[in-house]
Amino acid sequence: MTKHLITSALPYVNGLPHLGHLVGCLLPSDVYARYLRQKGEQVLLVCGTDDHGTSSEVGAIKEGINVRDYCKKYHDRQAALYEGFNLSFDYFGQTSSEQNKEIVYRIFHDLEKNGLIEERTTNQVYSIDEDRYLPDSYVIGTCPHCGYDKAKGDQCENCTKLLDPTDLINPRSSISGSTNIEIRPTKHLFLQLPKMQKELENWIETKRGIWPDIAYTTAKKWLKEGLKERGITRDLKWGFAVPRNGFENKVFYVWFDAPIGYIGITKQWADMDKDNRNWEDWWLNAPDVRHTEFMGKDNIPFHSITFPATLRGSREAWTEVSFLKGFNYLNFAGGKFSKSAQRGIFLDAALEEFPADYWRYWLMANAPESDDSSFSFELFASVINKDLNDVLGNFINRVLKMTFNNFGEQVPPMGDLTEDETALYETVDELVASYTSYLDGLEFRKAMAALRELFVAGNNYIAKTEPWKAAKTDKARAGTILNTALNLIYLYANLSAPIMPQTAEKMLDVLNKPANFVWPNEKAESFLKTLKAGDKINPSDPLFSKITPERQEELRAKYKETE
RNA sequence: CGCGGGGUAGAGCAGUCCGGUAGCUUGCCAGGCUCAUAACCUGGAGGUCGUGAGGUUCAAAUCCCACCCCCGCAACCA
Repeated sequence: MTKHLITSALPYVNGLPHLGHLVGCLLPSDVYARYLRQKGEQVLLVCGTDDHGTSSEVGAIKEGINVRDYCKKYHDRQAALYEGFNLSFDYFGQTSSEQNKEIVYRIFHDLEKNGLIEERTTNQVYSIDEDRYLPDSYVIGTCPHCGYDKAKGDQCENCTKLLDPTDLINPRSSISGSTNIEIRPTKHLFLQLPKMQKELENWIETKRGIWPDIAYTTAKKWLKEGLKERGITRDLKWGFAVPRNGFENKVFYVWFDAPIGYIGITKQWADMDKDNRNWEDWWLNAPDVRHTEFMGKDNIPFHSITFPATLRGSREAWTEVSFLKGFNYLNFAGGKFSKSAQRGIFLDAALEEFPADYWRYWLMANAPESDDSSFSFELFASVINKDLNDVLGNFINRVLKMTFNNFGEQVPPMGDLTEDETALYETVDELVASYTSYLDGLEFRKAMAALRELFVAGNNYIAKTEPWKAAKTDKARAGTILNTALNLIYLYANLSAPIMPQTAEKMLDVLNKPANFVWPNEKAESFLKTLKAGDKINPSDPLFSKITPERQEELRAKYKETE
């Protein structure tokens, strides 16, 4: 049986994750994992923080704590947020773990052995007072083109021209402000991607028409331009030391050890229960594993070119990505989310405003699959109010109220079926089939449209059969209708579970069922008879509440939504 | 001429690969229903599919060409 390995791009440890991160990789990976688990598939979902790099090192200095503690602190903070969103990671690890180090070294040595690592000398800005090399973007100065005085050494934010740190007028360190800097030659290791160009081209070609356009075209673009050798070491202290003579003060570049982190994190997970778990079952000589990766478009080149090249270059049978689900960006009110500009909604704030499931539903229904999309409170409110509140929430409420008023707190008996039920079964079968196949194909927007149609089908059925009238004239008929409608709620709970796990549990709770979700593999005709006459049902408050225009105004002001 | 993605009713999107009288959701208008959270159900109006009285074709949103506009990327922000 196929085993499903699912990974979400690893968020940078000291970043403040926002809705864009959630929709671009974290949430869809969870939805997909929940869906497959519910179908009875074997699933391993891993994620974690990407710990290494200059910004962690600098962040720790600013807070006056050591880098390892700093990373742990922010790792734990992020883990708590993701738990708040009910992301069901089997393990949320760290790329700075001992386990990852072991695997990074193993792969590095294989690459060395296979002649894919070469030394090069490059020139790098060195800050004498700080006793450290500075990445290009940490050198700031006046732009020679536009005169902007805070231009970064790689690109001027003001005029967007690409720069070299030596172009800058009055260059200085953005960390300390020191102008006591110079250019020093430094030796680094480079991964020889050009040697693997042909092999990667052949491999990527097999993904044509299978991966989403954004993933395939991005990979093709890099190949078309011709792969260049790529530095995999840096002049930093925080990171895995480079095991080679003459590289004592250098570490591996984060982009080398971060994707390998998927493997390292799997080993962290396995080490928690060594008797029953084995990381190699998922990663090495494991042809039965299907690996699905989720990420934003900025990550695609690294997951479609660099990382596969790293694994292939080792000449060991590592598990490669089978399906790369790339997402475009979710913007905020026409602009980009920006921590520094305090614009946009970050995950801690999001959870304070609304339950996780509101966000989960909206984000999946509006996932930026084909183009960048943008978030506004108006759009958010219209979807929540309509789909969740009016269509689904109200359906549940009206069915429950009618049942309680006419039959008490139990499922009424099912009598003879009419063509109304037959028609409903047919519609449900069709929609469940398309919902399932969209989820299989990771086409989330389309899946969500099918789910919504299922909710509408329930209201349609009620409108057509008018149980409130039957209750007065033909009580048995009313019982049959409400029995069917209650079973529809049971169906909705199961189908919604990957998207809205908490709400789905509440729905099962109302039906007095344990939180044990199933996928409807059988036809509607039999699945919609799961709840039997006499089964207890529980009163419940409405599951959702509306977001009023006043509330929308407040939120717009609070989060500085401009458009 | 750097590269890629996008431009389809007020808004958000599908359709474009494999040409065949333009579709979905929301919003708006009208009607139905009155079990329910002023909700639900039905119908209607609204688009020269970025531009070119461009090319191919019996037929173009879809294929070809030119141009305009928006967004992203450009290998050390990971």
